[in-house]
Amino acid sequence: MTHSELMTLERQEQIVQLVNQAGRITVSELSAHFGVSETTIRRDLAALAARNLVRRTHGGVMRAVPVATSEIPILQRQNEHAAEKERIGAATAELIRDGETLLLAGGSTGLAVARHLNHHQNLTIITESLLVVHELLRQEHHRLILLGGTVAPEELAVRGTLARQMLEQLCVDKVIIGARAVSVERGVSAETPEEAEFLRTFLERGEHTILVTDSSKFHLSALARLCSLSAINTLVTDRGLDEEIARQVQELGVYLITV
Amino acid sequence: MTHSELMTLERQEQIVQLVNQAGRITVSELSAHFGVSETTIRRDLAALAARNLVRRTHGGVMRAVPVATSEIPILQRQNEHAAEKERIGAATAELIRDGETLLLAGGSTGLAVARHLNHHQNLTIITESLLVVHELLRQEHHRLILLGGTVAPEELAVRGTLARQMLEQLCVDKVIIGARAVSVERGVSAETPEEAEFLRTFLERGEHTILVTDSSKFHLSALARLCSLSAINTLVTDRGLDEEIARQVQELGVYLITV
DNA sequence: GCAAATTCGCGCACAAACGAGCACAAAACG
DNA sequence: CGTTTTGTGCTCGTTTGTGCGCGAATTTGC
Repeated sequence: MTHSELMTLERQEQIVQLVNQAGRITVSELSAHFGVSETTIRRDLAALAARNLVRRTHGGVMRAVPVATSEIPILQRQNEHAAEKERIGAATAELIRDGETLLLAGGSTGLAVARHLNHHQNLTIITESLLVVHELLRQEHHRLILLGGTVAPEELAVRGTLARQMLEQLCVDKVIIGARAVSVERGVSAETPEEAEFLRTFLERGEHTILVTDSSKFHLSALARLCSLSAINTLVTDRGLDEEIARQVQELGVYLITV
Repeated sequence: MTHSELMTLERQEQIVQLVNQAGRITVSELSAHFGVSETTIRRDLAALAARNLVRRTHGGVMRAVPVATSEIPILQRQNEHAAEKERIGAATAELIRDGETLLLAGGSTGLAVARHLNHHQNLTIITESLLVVHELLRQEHHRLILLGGTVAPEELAVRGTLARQMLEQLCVDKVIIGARAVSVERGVSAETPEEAEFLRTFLERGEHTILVTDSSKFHLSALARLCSLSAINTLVTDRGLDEEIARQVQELGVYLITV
């Protein structure tokens, strides 16, 4: 009605501020604070949560980044689309033949691939991920090479110049990587430029590159471009992939497997 | 204390914090703490356990430790002379100053050293042991560099040419190694020639070398000679060391610490 | 090794919160 | 001026979180 009335965007910005300040806030508190209905607040929160600016809970929202909780992101991501990732991992393992040498990047989907390698024999697996190592150590019958370098606690993986230098001395049959986002136009993306650079080094080390990613990644956008989709030989994803996108992917010369 | 009705997710995050802080906690304690029914707490714990954030037990939960199977030799060795190793670890940690760079070999005694580094600040720790990495990742406040190379399952550590190459690019303030056997005449020994060769590379990378070993190792003999005792600057061991041997060690110019 | 006491998991009930669809009003546009 | 778009609020059927009770399972104590 009058002067005190805010525009929608303005209100949403203030909500983010309030949440970051207090840590958490309820829908009813926000409704009272801004003098709008709870329905409107819910719409705001849905929009903000979609942009990862806040975390939605029943009754309200919380700060997007948990304060001191030592939750390891990759362990969280493991539980998202878990069933799809498991199927993708199994299908990818079928592409591998006994005795091959693999470069296996340790995203949550790459970890699912590792879990399905226990029926293979005599593989040599190179990875940067401590979780992949942990998984494959349990299986016991493969040769395992871990890249060295600075340990990134939130990914449980090594990063940095040392790892890249080491990588450059190695050559493999197949390279398996994951991605944070995939798009026909914008190619394959990682979360940070550093991660993209690192994975690019992966791609150079092998003949055949396999991208493993669940179909939800096709609706996301990520900051750091890694490579174009046509640089990928084989893409393994789940059946949730849009048919139109699937057609475009195949036109780029990518061998597409959906499970 | 200050919980004017929390939201579910918030309560679960706090539970994780409480568990990680205390090590374990009971359902009834949590119920009283948050002022909700035990049923609700059990539901929270089930959700957290499903995400591997805590480990469920009867009556409560424990900190989630993503370790480690029991038939691995080094984990068994950890239990032999455990008390001595713990004292040796603590005493060795006191030799380290904040901000230093360490090369820490991952024997069972080296692991005990790692456990006592959590009151130091801003260390850079280079290691070949996955167990040391695991321990120090929990402590969170150090920079951690893991050597790369072939993973030896029975030691949970990396070995091989790649690791040695990588090592040659690094320099540190202090080198900490363990041993399988120590003798005044025959020097410091490792289990295999490869291990000895590997540890010798360690010794070359730093100014000051510290040998950590419990006194029982002075009565053993091992195959592969690593170096002479006089190549060691400081030896940390337990009071079980024979006085005659102690005198001889000191005559060799080694600074001896017994705890 | 058995009995008692916890503890657990499941189903049900209830209230709060939610999302989807519809209606209305104000602004934007041609 | 009419039409479209956008933001808002309402209603209603559905989902989610919570607590309680009961039978089953697991510890604990002797």
